Amino acid sequence: MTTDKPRPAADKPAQATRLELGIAEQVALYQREFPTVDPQVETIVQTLLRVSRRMGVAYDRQLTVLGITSAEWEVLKALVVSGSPYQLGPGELAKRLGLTPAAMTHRIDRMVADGLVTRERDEANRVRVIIELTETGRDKWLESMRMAAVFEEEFLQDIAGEERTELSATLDRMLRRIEESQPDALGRTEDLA
Amino acid sequence: MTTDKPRPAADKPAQATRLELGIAEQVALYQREFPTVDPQVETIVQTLLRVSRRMGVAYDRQLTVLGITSAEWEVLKALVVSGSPYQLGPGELAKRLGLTPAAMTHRIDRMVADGLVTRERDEANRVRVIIELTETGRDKWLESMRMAAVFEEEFLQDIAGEERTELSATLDRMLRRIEESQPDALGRTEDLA
DNA sequence: CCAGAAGATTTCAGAGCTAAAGTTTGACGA
DNA sequence: TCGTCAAACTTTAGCTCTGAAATCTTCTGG
Repeated sequence: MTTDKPRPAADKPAQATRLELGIAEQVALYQREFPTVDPQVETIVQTLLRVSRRMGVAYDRQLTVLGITSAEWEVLKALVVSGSPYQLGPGELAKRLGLTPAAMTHRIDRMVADGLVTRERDEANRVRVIIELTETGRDKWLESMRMAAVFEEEFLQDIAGEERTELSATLDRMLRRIEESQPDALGRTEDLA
Repeated sequence: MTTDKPRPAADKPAQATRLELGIAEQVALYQREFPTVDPQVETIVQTLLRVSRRMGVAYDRQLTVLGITSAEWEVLKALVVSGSPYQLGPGELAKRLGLTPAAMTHRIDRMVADGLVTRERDEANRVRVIIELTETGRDKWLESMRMAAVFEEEFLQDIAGEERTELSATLDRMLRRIEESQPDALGRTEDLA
């Protein structure tokens, strides 16, 4: 059901691990070189960024286990979220993921080769193409969610019930403010979840 | 003091803006397709990830204004943080940024061309090379910090004094937990701050 | 029936990166 | 004084991912 040539799917390029300081040290260095910085703000921002980076790394690992890349996962997610019958056209997918149609075509090529989706002409309107999730593709997405649920809970294990509500509310307020000040800033880093 | 050929520094490839749902809708769709998901956890994670993505986009914009890329910014930061006299070797830089030496060489090539750093042989030990921050490079980093301070404060404007302390503490606890469960996961997304 | 629009793909080029080979320089023992 | 080896950086080759623009196919409306 998968590929003939087992394209190495998602093997990481074995790169050097980055040297990383603790948040406090980092902020202290910033203060030394840029004295007017607000240490508290800087600490919050740094911590938040670092948490999200670590989560990203964790997701990537899980995906590596599943043998897909985060680019492929994004497509699976878009199809699943579109709901049954899990079909979308390349153009629509490109729009949702923020890619050009050309990039989408290539991504789909790979995914078809991996058996994650199928590509067919729409017989009703032969200009259109239908990308449909395969059983394999859907299973991989579901499995990725199961794995994610496990470590997301793990990450939050020190944050108690009440505190979770507060954290959620605070982050939400922050996001609203950001969206307000940067209206069109819909970046395209892989959001991975 | 800058480049001869004004290499377009950091011009964005004008790509389609990604379609994005609100957090609540997103989580609702996840629940529909994966009923065992914990909505609160998912909401927290999604929000946090989205906040960090938007911040990344905001940083990138600032850098575009300054005419540098985030890759170049990372190098500037490493040099500034290393302290006066703002010198490091390519190998050391590569280690700190988590790149291979080859990638570092190329990055430095670009930055020398842009007048952000200088590259010289170490006359004391001619095997070594010294990368040194220029005035321009240091100024760009300082300016980026000034701009960042402005919008970081803006993002946090709805979070009051007391709440900031709590947020900081909560995030810190979360980060510690993550670092504990993923000891070696020092990913290398641009951390940008 | 033809012109033009819409949708997808192909072609071409560019940015970054890695791995591996190559170059220069310094260190050290015979 | 060599000769060899190691260290540090650079060069080369190749890969993946992407965007822009050209191309191809098919539908639609006059």
